[in-house]
Amino acid sequence: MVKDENERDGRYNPAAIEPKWQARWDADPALYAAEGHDSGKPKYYCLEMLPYPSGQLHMGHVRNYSIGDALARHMWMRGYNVLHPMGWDAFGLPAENAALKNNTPPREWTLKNIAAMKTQMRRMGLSYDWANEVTTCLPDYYRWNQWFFLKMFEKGLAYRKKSKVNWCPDCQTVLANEQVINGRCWRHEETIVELRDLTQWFLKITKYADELVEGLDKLEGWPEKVRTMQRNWIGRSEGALVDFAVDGASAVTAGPSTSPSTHSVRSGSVQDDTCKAITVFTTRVDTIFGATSVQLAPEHAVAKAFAAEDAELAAKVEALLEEQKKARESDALGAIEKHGVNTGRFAVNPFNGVKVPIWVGNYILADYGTGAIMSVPAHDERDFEFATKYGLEIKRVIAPKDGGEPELPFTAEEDAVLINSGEWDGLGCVDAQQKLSSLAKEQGFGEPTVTYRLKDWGVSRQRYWGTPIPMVYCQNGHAGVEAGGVVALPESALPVLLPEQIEITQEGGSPLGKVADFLNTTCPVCGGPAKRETDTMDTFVDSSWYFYRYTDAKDSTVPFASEKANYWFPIDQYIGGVEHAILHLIYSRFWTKVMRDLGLIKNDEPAERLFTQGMVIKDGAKMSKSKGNVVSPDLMIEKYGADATRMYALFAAPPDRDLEWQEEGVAGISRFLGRVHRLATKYAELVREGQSPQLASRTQTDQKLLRKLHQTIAKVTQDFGGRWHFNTSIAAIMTLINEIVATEAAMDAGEVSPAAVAEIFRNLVLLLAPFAPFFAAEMWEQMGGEGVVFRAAWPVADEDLARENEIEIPVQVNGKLVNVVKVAAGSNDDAVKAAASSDEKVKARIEGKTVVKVIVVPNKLVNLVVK
RNA sequence: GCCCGGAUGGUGAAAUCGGCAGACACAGCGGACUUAAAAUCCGCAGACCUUAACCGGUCGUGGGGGUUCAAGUCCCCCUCCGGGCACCA
Repeated sequence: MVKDENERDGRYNPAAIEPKWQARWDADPALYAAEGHDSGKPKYYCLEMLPYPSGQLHMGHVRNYSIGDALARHMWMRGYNVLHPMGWDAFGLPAENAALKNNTPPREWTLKNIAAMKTQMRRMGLSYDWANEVTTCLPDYYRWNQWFFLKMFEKGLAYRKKSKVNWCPDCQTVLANEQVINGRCWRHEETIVELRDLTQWFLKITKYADELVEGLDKLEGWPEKVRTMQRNWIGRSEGALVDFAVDGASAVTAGPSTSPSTHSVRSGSVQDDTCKAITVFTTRVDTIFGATSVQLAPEHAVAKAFAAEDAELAAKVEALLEEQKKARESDALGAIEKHGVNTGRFAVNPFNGVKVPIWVGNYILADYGTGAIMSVPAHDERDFEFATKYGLEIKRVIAPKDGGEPELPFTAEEDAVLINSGEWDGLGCVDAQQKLSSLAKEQGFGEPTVTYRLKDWGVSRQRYWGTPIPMVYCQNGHAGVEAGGVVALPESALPVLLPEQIEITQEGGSPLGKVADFLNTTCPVCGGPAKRETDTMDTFVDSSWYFYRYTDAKDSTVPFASEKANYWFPIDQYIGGVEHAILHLIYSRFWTKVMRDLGLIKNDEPAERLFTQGMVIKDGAKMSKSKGNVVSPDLMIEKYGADATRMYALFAAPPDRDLEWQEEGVAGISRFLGRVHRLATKYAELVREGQSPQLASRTQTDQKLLRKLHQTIAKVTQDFGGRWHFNTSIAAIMTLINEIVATEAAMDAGEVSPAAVAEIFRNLVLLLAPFAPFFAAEMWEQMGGEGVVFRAAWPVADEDLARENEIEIPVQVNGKLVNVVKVAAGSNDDAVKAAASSDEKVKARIEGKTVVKVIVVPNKLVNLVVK
């Protein structure tokens, strides 16, 4: 066998080391296998977000997995029973696009990509427990999506309704609100999302809106940023509903209503007759005496009813609606020029009986609150602007507690009181909000309420490559189900398999509708002809609960055994990109609560701690094909090895910050590993020798090196425990190596005992193990370490050995550094003071001046204040 | 407009609790080794002033103010960059 040049001269050669260990690890599936709940060890669930199998890992993945892998390995070494799984978020549109392009079936394309990426992950040396691998596009997984769907349908959490939905013309499918970013598709930055009226399946995430908001306060292990984003997204606002009676209501006949949200959401109220009253939602009911108009959304049922009787008004309302629609589609809703039209009708303020005009405004949204507001120009900026434009009355009803007439609009509610509000004058605004809404409830014309920005999750997708929705439409109907009505399949009919032979097209409508064998079925209740639902589920359904499946991935009788999930959950540490702050991370919290209420699990939240890593950028921009700044992980690994690539990803920046990829930096890490390799190899024999009984006495050099070692252990251990600033951990290890290099001559001269050499190198390798696993395994073996390095106990810093016996104290005069003096560690203040003031440089500096004060910060600094 | 981050040498960054600003690297420069180069090893390295050189000095963490014996760090105001939300009643 011909050895390559590097190997021959004993140099660090990752190309030889890494495949050797990879082969050994691949042959030993037990190496990273999670143990059972009876392991006797504390559990630790370490999870990285599962990738979409595009076929190629990118640097973002490398960074994500390097962080997670270091943590998992560290926790193993700390004696935990670690679950560290991986899987594939394998449904989704790219597979269909690839099918169109290359004429490859989506399943084949996806599985091929998974195989390729798995190879890359193994090449990286990632410590995954492949026995629990999850692939979401396979029936043994997606059947449980269907199972959950049926459970939710049973509980009324899955329902069908016609509504305005987001439609991406490029994807040819509906999108959830969360998948629309700045009015554009999350997959197509250039594509403006259209609004369409479609009947779709929804999951009732709004039922958990309150709990989803409240839970955020308890998620202390989550980044504040993510919590804030979710809070904003859910958009909880407390306020009141108030009914304004429509003046002369009997004259108007109610028109057909199309949008359920324009009804009053209160029970026992006005649903019976649309046009008797208008229910407004307000967060400032305290200002209601200042209401000078009621404003309706163009789609509001009352607006429609008025329009039905008045062709001129109808045209104007239609124009307003058009403007709103346009603005919404071009994402200019926030900048829409406010227009309104007076309907000529009046509504009665129930608090004071005052009649106010009813307007229709293009800025009023039908799908927020009740689609109707009371306009209080004096105390709301938007209302003020509108009233000024159209010459509506402006009535001041709030004033500062301390008096005065501030410029309008005056919107404060703290330290402000009611005026011109009848018997309520003088009451604080915040109190008034409570009292007025309670009164409204007593009197039956309103109530306190809470409104959310969050909408139910639309999960229907008109695409092929996703989980079939397990519903059929009974063609003839039967008792309780009209012809064409929805019938849920029984559990025994699961899984509803995706047909394999299929022609994928981009022409609207689900491709499944064209597969007769799939489409035509029988009704599970009456046995008559039935058509299957041809939409598939949003892929975010798949990722909402995949991490539970990891605890019991092979079970074919349940989604997972509760006992197993209850042992492993909550996830101790979840690691991924911040781009999922709203989408995946809110859906999976919702799913967890549903599963809890189904009695499957006990935890309220999926993950105890969440870490969002920064992006990997190159030349100042996010890596992307179009910018041509993509760095291939494969190429880096080929050139420098997996260890150096991974270590660089951790060294170049703290993990939560963006990381600028510089190849020279990877080369630097490689050089560093080369130095360690040279030393460890050189002293391997001494290490093996030194592992026998320790010498009683230590040389001075021993002490110096051991001090540095234990300081390093303390530093690295601390970083794992708290901040995860692995860049500083690795820097500390480099400093230790520099110290060893500087002591090399002394070591060669026999001034360092074998016991000390053994302790230093043994621990050095342990410290490197989470960051450079191939390298650590190789060195461990070379030095005669026992067993697997990743199961060796994590080193413990010895405080006594780490302590300095002499420390350098900077001496300042009036806060300016003058010199540094050496004192024995633990010297008392007086001794330090004496040392400082007897220093020549310090003396020169204070010559002829009076020392007013001496500040001694123990072990830190001395500052002489002079005049 | 509102809410989160962030700004430190040529570059990535460090300074974790108010106590030596720039650890550790990258790039650069000088040297050793070499016929030469690569690799490796040793050394220099914030800016400016002063000096033949040493020595010495001043300034310096986006800008301005403040608190303090002492501020990258705390407080107030402002600028710029990144992200999120946005007529949400």
